[in-house]
Amino acid sequence: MKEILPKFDSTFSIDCVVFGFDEGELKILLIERNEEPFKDWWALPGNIVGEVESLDQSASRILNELTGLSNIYMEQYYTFGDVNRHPQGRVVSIAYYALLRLGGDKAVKPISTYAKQAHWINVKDLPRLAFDHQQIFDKGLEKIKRRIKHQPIAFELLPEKFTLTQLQNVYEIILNKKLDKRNFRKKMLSFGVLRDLQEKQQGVSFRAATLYKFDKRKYAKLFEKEISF
Amino acid sequence: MKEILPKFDSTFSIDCVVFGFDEGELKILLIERNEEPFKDWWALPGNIVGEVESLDQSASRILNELTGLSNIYMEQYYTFGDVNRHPQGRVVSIAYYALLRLGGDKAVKPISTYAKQAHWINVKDLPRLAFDHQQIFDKGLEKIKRRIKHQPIAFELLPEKFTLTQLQNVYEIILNKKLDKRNFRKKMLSFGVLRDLQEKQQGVSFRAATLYKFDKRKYAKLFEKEISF
DNA sequence: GCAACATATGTACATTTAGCCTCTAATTTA
DNA sequence: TAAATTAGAGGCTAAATGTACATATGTTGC
Repeated sequence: MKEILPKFDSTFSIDCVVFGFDEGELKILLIERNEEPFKDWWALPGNIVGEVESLDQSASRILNELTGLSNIYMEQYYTFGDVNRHPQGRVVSIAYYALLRLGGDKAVKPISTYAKQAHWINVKDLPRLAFDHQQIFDKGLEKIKRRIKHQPIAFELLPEKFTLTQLQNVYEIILNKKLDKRNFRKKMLSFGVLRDLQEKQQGVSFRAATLYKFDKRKYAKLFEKEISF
Repeated sequence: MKEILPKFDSTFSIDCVVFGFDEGELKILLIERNEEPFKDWWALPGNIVGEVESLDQSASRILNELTGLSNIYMEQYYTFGDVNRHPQGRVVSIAYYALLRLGGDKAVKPISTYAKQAHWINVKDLPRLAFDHQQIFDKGLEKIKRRIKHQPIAFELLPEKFTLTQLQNVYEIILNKKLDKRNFRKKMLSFGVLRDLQEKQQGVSFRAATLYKFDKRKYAKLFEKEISF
């Protein structure tokens, strides 16, 4: 009867698909690797999990090191564990997606040395990716497409104050289909979780739109009903 | 610039929440542990990932060793990686749920020595579980509750030939709410993926019900439309 | 002042969902 | 053997939601 865990040489890492929404485009954050294997290749941000970190803590640290940001909305969505997915040994990767509101200065200056540079790339213009990162991306995109229909994750991609047109753009880009403005607005307002701020956009040409906020508290009360967005 | 992965002592395992549907009850398969830690405790089936196995292969092997069955429907749903979740060291557990059709001989005779015995337990009557297995179970149940609304996983819990009453029972048990027989039947038949076998149940009291089969091929054609069950 | 642009909204109809009871067919019981 | 019991099977209606569509309003720019 064994009381010591049988082990083989292995480790586990985090890989993140970081989505940002910027000027009507859905983008992800890619890094240019500064280390072997796949040196100079584009890859998803990621790193080995810390010895005394939980998975969530590692994921947060990894993104913080890369973007300087904290309190990023992220969810674990799949674990990739094929035997030969990493050239240097058995590495199991727990994949997260993160959703970021882009605005202001979008330049990302990586703090870590493992990334030479980082860029926001339109999801429709992805280069060839290192490792199995294309698969990791594909599954992450599929997951947010599915989840956006049933949970209010779109708001994580928008500033705290947003317009209904911006919200609709997020849905259209992610669902990859045109939505009717009248029906979209009617439906979103019917949920009763958008607060009309009685403010207008500033500094835009032509008619300024009304600004709204997503009322998380109101939504939480309705949570068990799992309404469909 | 390191070219060798930094590692610490760790391993990864698989834990399975195996759901079975039996006589109007949703049950899970629990094992009584035969090894420390938590010897003699009830726990979810699980084991260490094999050195040359993918995660899916490990999960299938683990269930096959326990039940003798193969081709079990299973899905990975979450990875648990808290630092101290295992008393003997850092163990990351990739959790799967499996859905089994129970019938005939339901006795489970574990082949592996790490399980003293295995039993099907009603999900409403669970004993105290080893490790963080209560959390693993809770999240698995939540996941199948959510998924059953949008994907035809209920059929994995039924025999190949089933009645609409049996199907309704599955939905009622998992969603934990009473459904109207007339509306349920109308809706399920309206999807056009249930094939009326023109056969009746045998060996039942009173009026025998019509038997149906789930037409996976027809469903696959509709897949991208993601209809709601 | 008018054209252009963007926001904002209302109406009609179709589809789905919710709520409900009675008929039919079979077995069991008196 | 007929009546009672049980389970399957189905139709109708109102409410809610979804779909399709065009015009009014408010602002800037020329």
